[in-house]
Amino acid sequence: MALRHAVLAALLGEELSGYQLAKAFDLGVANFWHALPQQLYAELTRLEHDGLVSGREVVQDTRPTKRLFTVTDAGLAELERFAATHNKPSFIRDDLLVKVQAADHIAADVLIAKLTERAVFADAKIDLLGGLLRKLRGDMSEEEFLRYGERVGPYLTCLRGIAFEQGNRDWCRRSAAILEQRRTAHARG
Amino acid sequence: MALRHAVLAALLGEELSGYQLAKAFDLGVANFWHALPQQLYAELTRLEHDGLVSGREVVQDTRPTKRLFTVTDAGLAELERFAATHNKPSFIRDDLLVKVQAADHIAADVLIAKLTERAVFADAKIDLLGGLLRKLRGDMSEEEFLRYGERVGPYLTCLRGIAFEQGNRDWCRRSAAILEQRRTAHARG
DNA sequence: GTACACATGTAAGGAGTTACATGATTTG
DNA sequence: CAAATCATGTAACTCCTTACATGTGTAC
Repeated sequence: MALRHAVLAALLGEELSGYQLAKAFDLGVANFWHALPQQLYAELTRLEHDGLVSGREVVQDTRPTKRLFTVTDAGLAELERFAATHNKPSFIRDDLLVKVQAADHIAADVLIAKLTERAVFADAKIDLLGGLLRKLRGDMSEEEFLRYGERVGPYLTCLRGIAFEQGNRDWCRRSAAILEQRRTAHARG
Repeated sequence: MALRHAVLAALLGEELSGYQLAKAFDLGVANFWHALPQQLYAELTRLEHDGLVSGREVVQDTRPTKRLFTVTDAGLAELERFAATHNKPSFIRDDLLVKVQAADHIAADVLIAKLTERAVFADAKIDLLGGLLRKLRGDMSEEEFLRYGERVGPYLTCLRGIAFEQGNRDWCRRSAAILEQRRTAHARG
């Protein structure tokens, strides 16, 4: 039951619908957790049932009726309790790494293409998250924001997301270059 | 069914038992995938049934009988096919990040402790993986190994694992320092 | 003689993914 | 007029985790 805490954390300080939450979990919030819309709708229902969030219906004229959720005091207490529990180490689980692990036994060109593709994707995400950072800190400098700003939590997780993607990108580019070099050497030798 | 490909990739170029594989997936191989022993035993049975690996019994006198597995030609073909499939983007899923996301609403000392703990863990893992790298490249330099060495696949995934843990460690230390600074300022002001 | 390493699983339950379902409105 | 956005779900299935089960040999 870790998704519940991710949802609670994402919902802190703002009032969001399942749909908005789903967008956040797809793009931005995916820095600290990833989940599909179906999971979120189900989890929100459960959280409301358990009294950890409370939802209110908002009828709109041009759009379908939506439900906006906020974290309750009980929800905040649950997060506080969760924060003190033991962390599971975070493992990477990545298709692309599996493919690279097999690099000595499969076609290099396919791998190089996948690595390049991922590097491009990483760059796009870095840009996206960079925009999110700027939005979070407003007209403050990063140093100033980290000292005095409100909502440093989302800022810090966003920084981790960016660093992660930079790591991805750099590793992808380097690995692609190495495989390319070896392929060329092999073709010659 | 991504675990199957992870198992196939881990098994390439060596003959391992379920037990040995489980150790690898727990510590070293966890750079590119993570799985528990029970999953691996079950997956190996399925892979053997599907003809992607073949196992042979080895009776030992002082130890229980074990089964050693190798990847078959069909298994290699399956990996080759897999390599060409679309990558899912790799998302972080991390308890600790969820906790930091909530940083503005929960007790700082608990978070700082968790971040410090994780940084120490990351350092230990960096050491471990560093040893693995040295073992893989033998007496070659890194540059030499990456050009001419055999089994660059595992080396590259190990490099990613190290960079990931370095990213974790640096972010944990920095985040802890920031939260500490804010806590102190808050106590004073 | 207690704990750890070797060695392999079963069973139950919780979490995540894929596919399907509906329907109005706005943007290109 | 096709595609994307808003808005919320159900159902089936696969995958992962937690708990349990068993037994010998070796190291401290």
